[in-house]
Amino acid sequence: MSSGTAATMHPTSRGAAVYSGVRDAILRHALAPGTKLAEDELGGIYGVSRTIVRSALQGLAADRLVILEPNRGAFVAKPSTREAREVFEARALLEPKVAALAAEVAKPGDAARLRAHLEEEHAATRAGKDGEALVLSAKFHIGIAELAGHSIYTEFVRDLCSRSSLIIALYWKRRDTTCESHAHNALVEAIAGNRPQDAAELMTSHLVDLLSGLDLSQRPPGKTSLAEALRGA
Amino acid sequence: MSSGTAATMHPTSRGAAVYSGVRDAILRHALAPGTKLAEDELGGIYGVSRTIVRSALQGLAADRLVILEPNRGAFVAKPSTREAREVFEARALLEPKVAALAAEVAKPGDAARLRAHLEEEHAATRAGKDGEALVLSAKFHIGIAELAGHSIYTEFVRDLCSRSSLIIALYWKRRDTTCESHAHNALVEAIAGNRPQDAAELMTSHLVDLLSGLDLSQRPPGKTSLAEALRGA
DNA sequence: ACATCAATTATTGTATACGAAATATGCTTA
DNA sequence: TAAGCATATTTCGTATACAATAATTGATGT
Repeated sequence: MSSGTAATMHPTSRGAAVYSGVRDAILRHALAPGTKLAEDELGGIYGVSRTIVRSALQGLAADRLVILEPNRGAFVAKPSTREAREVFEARALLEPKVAALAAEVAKPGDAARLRAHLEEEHAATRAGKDGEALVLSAKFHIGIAELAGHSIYTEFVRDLCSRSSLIIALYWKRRDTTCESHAHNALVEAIAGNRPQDAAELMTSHLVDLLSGLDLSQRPPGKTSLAEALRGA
Repeated sequence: MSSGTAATMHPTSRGAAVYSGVRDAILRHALAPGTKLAEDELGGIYGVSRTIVRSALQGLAADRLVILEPNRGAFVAKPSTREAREVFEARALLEPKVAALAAEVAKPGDAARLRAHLEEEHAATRAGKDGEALVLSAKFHIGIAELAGHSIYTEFVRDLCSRSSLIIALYWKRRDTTCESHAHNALVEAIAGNRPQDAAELMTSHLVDLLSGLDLSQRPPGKTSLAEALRGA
């Protein structure tokens, strides 16, 4: 169920497995930004050849989740503070529009699906599984775009949400993810009630809230290698 | 100078060559939508192995310029009329914003660069080289995004312009590309004059003009194979 | 003891070879 | 003659092997 942008991948069942496996691991913050993704290692884990791994890594690079350094290998991407700002600026432009579109076309069945999704999200949050809740939160935003029925916007939102996951991994400062759930609740209501204007405004303020939870002071994401890793994981 | 989104590719000099080679050919309409891109054939042309070709094709698939059909091969993408509409809707949302940003930050040197680019474009148009002019037109839009200094918007605009090239190849009905040049002229003036509002409005109307030049009546891009190819190009 | 340099090791870049799937071709049969 | 089927060929999917580049380690000299 965690199929990414399958169209970007070379179509192979096993390749898709490693692609979405690594992708989900990054999105749930099981793989930290900067982590090296060695081809042989991944091949051993998934029981496939390096050929497949390279294909998957290239797909992940297209999603900007990993960067490919020539003759050095693949690493989980580390978005800069500048890129972080740009991502949220783009989201602020796109997602209110998308939410309004979704509110225009939403039918009762759609609303039910969104509510069900939201319940999953709440459950994960209550269970304390933070990474899982984050993944579901992203899926919520993507689900709204799918509901809007606009494939291009959906691609863009998916892309931006993936990057946002990395950004949150790097720059999140707050501890409370509760406000998030409330904002999502209100959004669902506006969409289910076919109130585009409200949906757009709620999405805007939700994104502002998210951005305000980040610490984007000019700490460059420089070499985090050992010093930080050793004094507590 | 025709470097695409290099970050999505596996980093290899020869791989980049076939990537941008095929990319440029598609963008200048030398390769029609639906054309089969056989791996061995491309490998022979560029003197590289199928491994490299596959990597390049995957990169092009990530750009949505080609589609990869399992066990069938790679083909130049054929955007549907629905996708065409969505692409231009997304451009209508993004590019006016981008143009305004560019107008805010434009310095004299930037304006000069844009004007020089425009002159190239005019020259290509006058020389009757249609494909070349189209490529330059896309580069103009991308150049504005780069001027705006927003890497995410730039990526999106690049993506949308690439797809637009395919869309124009499939659905263009008009013959006059002159209005295009005039619109670009006016845009440069607004950007050079640091008038964001005007730049945004000019971009909007330019995109409306472009869209109106398309014939998006429900002709599905179905099998164009032989019947159409034989009674004229 | 520190810095510089050389050899080793490990990992990526590329090509080739083999197996599998799909398409095309030619034959058989009604 | 036309439709259906079996065979042959082409092309893709994957693994493996070799070559090239970069990182690491140990040695050497100041």
